[in-house]
Amino acid sequence: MAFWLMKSEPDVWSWAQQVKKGIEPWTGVRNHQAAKNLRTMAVGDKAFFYHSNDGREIVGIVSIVKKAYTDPSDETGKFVCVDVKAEKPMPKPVTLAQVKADAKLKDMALIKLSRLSVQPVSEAEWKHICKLGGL
DNA sequence: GCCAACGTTGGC
DNA sequence: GCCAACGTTGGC
Repeated sequence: MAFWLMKSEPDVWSWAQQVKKGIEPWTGVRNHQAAKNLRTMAVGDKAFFYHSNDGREIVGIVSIVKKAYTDPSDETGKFVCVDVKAEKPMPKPVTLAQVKADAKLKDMALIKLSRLSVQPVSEAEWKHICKLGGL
């Protein structure tokens, strides 16, 4: 099982909406590196749900319930989406400031590749963030 | 609101 | 195929 981090602007798609909906296609990715990560995902993989821009914190965990398929919102048919399911919220959301301040997390793509919206997370980083988040 | 980083577009 | 111009993302 692999771990990921997926960004969403809460104005567009928030954690609260994800929880209410349960399962939702993760559409709108138009970046090749992010799309490559989507294609690498397997059913059962887990991902942090991160609020970019407004919030800048990891607010919950989702799981991948359907592997990559053609994004219905993409007219060119080149990009893909996956279906994600809300698993559980972070008891204590982990902020970007916390991630930046933590020596164990300083190499995360979240910091180094700040514009990448779908990114891999190592198992060590995953466990550490879960601990910080109160899980 | 500004700006750095990065991706895309289009002229050559 | 190069690169300047421009658009977008996302932190501050």
